[in-house]
Amino acid sequence: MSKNHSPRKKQFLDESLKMIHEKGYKATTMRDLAERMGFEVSNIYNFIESKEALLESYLFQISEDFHSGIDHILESSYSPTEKLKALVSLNIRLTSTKPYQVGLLVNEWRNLKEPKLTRFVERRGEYEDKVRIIIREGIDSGEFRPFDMDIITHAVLSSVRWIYYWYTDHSEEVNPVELEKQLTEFILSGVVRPEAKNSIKRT
Amino acid sequence: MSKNHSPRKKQFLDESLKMIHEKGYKATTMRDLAERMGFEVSNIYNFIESKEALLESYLFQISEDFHSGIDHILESSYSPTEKLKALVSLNIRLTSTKPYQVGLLVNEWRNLKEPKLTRFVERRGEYEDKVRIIIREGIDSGEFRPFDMDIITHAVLSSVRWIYYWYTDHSEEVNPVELEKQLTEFILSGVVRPEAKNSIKRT
DNA sequence: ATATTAGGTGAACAAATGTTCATAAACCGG
DNA sequence: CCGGTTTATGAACATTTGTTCACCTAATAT
Repeated sequence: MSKNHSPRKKQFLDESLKMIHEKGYKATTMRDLAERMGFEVSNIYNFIESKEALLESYLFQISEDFHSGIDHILESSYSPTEKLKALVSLNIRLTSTKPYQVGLLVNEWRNLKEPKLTRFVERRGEYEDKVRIIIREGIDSGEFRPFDMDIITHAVLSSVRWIYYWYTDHSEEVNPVELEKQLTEFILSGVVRPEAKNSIKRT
Repeated sequence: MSKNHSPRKKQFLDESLKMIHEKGYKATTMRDLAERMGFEVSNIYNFIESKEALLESYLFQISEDFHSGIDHILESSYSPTEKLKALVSLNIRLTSTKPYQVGLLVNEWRNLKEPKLTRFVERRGEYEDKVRIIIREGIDSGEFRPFDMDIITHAVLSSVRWIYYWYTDHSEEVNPVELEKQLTEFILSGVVRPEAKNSIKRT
């Protein structure tokens, strides 16, 4: 067994991650990866067990990051609104740290094979349930509007799902503080100005 | 050349669409499709030119549907807020009519090959620009909050991108009217109650 | 009745793909 | 200098994949 991170292995893992993000898992062949690294295909198997195992490690790593992040939020004494803010913050922090892993999390999880696929989907379900808990709290306490639980959970999750794109394909520099502020404002208060809302109601 | 839609061809196109949505384009082989239809692989080529052309037709069809939809909205005399509402409505209408196509639009466009890939990405860019116009109008008129254009455009687009999931994987019955109401409320006004917002400010 | 078209078969193909194996430099701590 | 670990090669492999071709059958329109 090779120790976890020889410099060359780390380099390979980083490049592969990027390439899989760019081309997609299925479209990225072992020969593509080898060519990118400048060596022969067979050498890959000195670093990893299989293509499948490669994807698995990326996905479950980042998945657990999100879990431990949201667990801390749930255990906090924050109000629902503050928890939701913390959730946006978590998403931006993790995405800025590991943008390509987050990209895989969004796009490539379906390439997992059984039984890992089932395990992943279950784990993702657990994460969604944790988000649901925050929203449930907010609605019950009257802090949030009385939305349909499933719809609003999906809407909130979806609102932060595109962030990885900002950090990967969008080459310009990103200001995470501003991003967090804007996204939080959108999720908490929507796009319409309160004054404008009133004037519409009056009309 | 076969005429556009013999009954068997239509049946094949429908089943293929579903299967590609379920397994992903790359993971769906011609033999998979044939087996699902209960005939041999070679027969597929009596209906379509190639696997590639199959994906292209699905994607550009639905893409143009979205374009003609948003064009009507832009040409209308609606206020920015009403245009945004109409955009949500458009998304729900198209997604409820063609849920699997919308699924492909979200997940499988990257499997297009050049030069179609470039054309698709350009076209998608044009669509995003049209959304941007609505938001720009709203901000300029003071109806919307003064958000960063790129961030808010992505956030809005992202908020409606998950709907297909509701119609494909989520087997329970969907009430499109309620979905539209809730999603519109979320995008326009966010999750937090205005009263709650005030009480937080006061505290 | 005949010619055309829609629907279908089975074999074959070249190319691409993930993986294995035996082998060999190169590097490095002792 | 030695022995182990790291990094690399190249050939070979069994499968899988998209596609083609010659050929067949049944319906349908003229």
